Amino acid sequence: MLVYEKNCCKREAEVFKALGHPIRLWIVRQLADGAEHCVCEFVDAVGVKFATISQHLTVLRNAGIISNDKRGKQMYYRLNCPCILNMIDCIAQKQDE
Amino acid sequence: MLVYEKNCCKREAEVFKALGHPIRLWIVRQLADGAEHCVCEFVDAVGVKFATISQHLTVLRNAGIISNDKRGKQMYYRLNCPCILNMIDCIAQKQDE
DNA sequence: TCGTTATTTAGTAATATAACATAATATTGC
DNA sequence: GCAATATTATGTTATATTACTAAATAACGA
Repeated sequence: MLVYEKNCCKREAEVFKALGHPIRLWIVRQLADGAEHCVCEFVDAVGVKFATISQHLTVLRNAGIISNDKRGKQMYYRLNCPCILNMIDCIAQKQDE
Repeated sequence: MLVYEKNCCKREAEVFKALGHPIRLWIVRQLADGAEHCVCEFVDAVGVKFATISQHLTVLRNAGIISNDKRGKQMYYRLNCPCILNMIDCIAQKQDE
């Protein structure tokens, strides 16, 4: 018999939700293998407003997926745990089938 | 230099998005190891309306995560690829740290 | 066939998200 | 300190999501 506990998967769902947007998923991929990138690089590549990218980065940060680090005038972002890329690749592989 | 291709991560993001809701994530977990469950079991456990669960199941089905199979009056659901559970466990583990 | 049970579909209202413009903040170089 | 640059915060509007009610469909048993 199945039992659903209130708030049972809330925090985990938050992580998946954060990855559930094309731009955010792409950003995470760019941070593969410990690569760091600043906000302006994402803005240039994606072609949306600065504020929009910043908003997406905040979602990823709140979900605990990325961290940031200010150096000079620029804010650099990096993946917290590169293992998340295995997961994304696993999904991507299934899509190609 | 980063390059964002239009529609690049759209389909994959759809999968993450589908997992990005506590009830849906819980449902997927109940289907671990090839277990099958019918809609009414989910309804009883979660305590929301039938239509709401049905709607969530449709989201998971559209994302390609689960499949269904009608036997008698009941509709049974199962995981398409149990590998998705490794992924969920990976995220869950990080949350516990 | 008729009613009952299991489920999906359609329509609706409240809430959340996405993308934007603009204002505010922080760091650097002058 | 002041201007320029990089970024975040705030407020707004359009769109999407969630959970609901009620109606429709499908399978079964009397």
